[in-house]
Amino acid sequence: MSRSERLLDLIQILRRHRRPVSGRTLASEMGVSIRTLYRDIATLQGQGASIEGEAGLGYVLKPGFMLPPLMFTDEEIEAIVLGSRWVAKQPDSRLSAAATDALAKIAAVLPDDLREELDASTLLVGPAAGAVEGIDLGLVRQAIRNERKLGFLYRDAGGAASERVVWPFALGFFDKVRVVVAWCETRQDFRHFRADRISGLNATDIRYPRRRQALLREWRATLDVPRRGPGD
Amino acid sequence: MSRSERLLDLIQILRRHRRPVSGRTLASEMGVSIRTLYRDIATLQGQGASIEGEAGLGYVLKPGFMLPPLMFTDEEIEAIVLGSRWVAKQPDSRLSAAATDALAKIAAVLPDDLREELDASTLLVGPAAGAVEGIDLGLVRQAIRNERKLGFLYRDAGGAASERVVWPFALGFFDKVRVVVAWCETRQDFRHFRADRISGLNATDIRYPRRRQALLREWRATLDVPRRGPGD
DNA sequence: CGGCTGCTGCCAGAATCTGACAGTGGCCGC
DNA sequence: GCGGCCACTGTCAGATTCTGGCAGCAGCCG
Repeated sequence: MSRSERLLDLIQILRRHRRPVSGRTLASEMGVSIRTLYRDIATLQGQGASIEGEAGLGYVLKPGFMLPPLMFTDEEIEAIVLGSRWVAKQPDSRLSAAATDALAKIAAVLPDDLREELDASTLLVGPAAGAVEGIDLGLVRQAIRNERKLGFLYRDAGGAASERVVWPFALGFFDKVRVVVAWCETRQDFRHFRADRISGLNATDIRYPRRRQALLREWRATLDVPRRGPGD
Repeated sequence: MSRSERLLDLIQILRRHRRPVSGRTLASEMGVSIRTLYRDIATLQGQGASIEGEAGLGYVLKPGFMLPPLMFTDEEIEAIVLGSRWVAKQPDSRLSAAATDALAKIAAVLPDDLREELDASTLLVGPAAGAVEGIDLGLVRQAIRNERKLGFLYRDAGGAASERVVWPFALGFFDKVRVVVAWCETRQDFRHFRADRISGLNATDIRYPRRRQALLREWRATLDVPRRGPGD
């Protein structure tokens, strides 16, 4: 196994362990000596991976994705840049900041001439369409990622308000509105909630008893239209 | 210089030469032997770079971007995936295919558990908003990239039609419409053209006499609102 | 204090990379 | 066909890099 492959493996092993792992454990799992492991960690850190080591504890990888070297065509990079710019315009401030950061990260590693081409890229997106949400969509995304229950007050189309406790598992981005897709404990069914009609958001620490992927699958099955793939 | 750095350098050198370059030239430019160069090329090809060699001619790199290993946070990758999904829904079929391909490329190099996470990613985009354009936006993007003149018939808001020859330099994606931003030869000024009002598109081979970046800068300067950065 | 751990310098042996040479086959102009 | 140019492969000794073991320092905790 080449060194570069081993480095990617190391990232994966670190990903699997959420708690701190000692260098010795990692080394034996990869079949190398501790000394080499320290060198590998240093190399990864030099490449931008956020691995933290603390004496007496072990190593932790901050949550994230490590992409190996990758080749994109002109059109593919245009698509990614355009998409990220669109996301950057969305009302979800955390996500839009992340989109900006991601583009900056890509630009940072590019040679000058390519960076210019990226900056001068000629696909533009219009200003964000809709009104600003009253709630923090970042909290919703966090609840989805961590499979936590969400409580809030919902005002439906007729104006009637109701208290809800839901298991959120997806977030839809439409032209004007953001929609939280969830299993509603109150109604015992899948429900969609327009973000602009949600108030008094309460992000709990209570894990809901299902896997988010499973909920997503079931929800899709309830839709009339046949669905081709993820994200449709 | 480490081997991996040298490989990135090789990509850059290949990028600079648009015409085929012989292996010997490349080798001397990098200060290595021809044998090593062949080995490097083989390694790059193994990593997915589309380098083509032909006996009697030399090597050419198909236009594209090579990204070095890169680390993204969870939110950054969510932003990129969401953005690409949005692009994939746009009416521009070439670009939307490119977005799909880019996601597939990323998914292909990810370990299984991460690929699942990506597939089950819970940020969804609604169906494409507007009507289908009658023209091939791919041709417009190509004309922009290559700085070529574009001819077409334009029907303005009042219904009046006119023949135009323009220097296109940007393409705007708005809620419902795509807008071509260009210097209009006919009117001798910057003009915006809604894609759905363009017909009889004629992509010429005639290069226009200005740089697209410069046009973009001048156009931005003519706008009232102060602009913060690229893509705004 | 002792035990555990991260982290660095050093050095000999293992593994890999490199350069040179030889050879094959394709393409092109003469 | 012939010769020149070039991409590409196999082989092998020497240069280079990587690796593992050892020693040592520093921080944290019971």
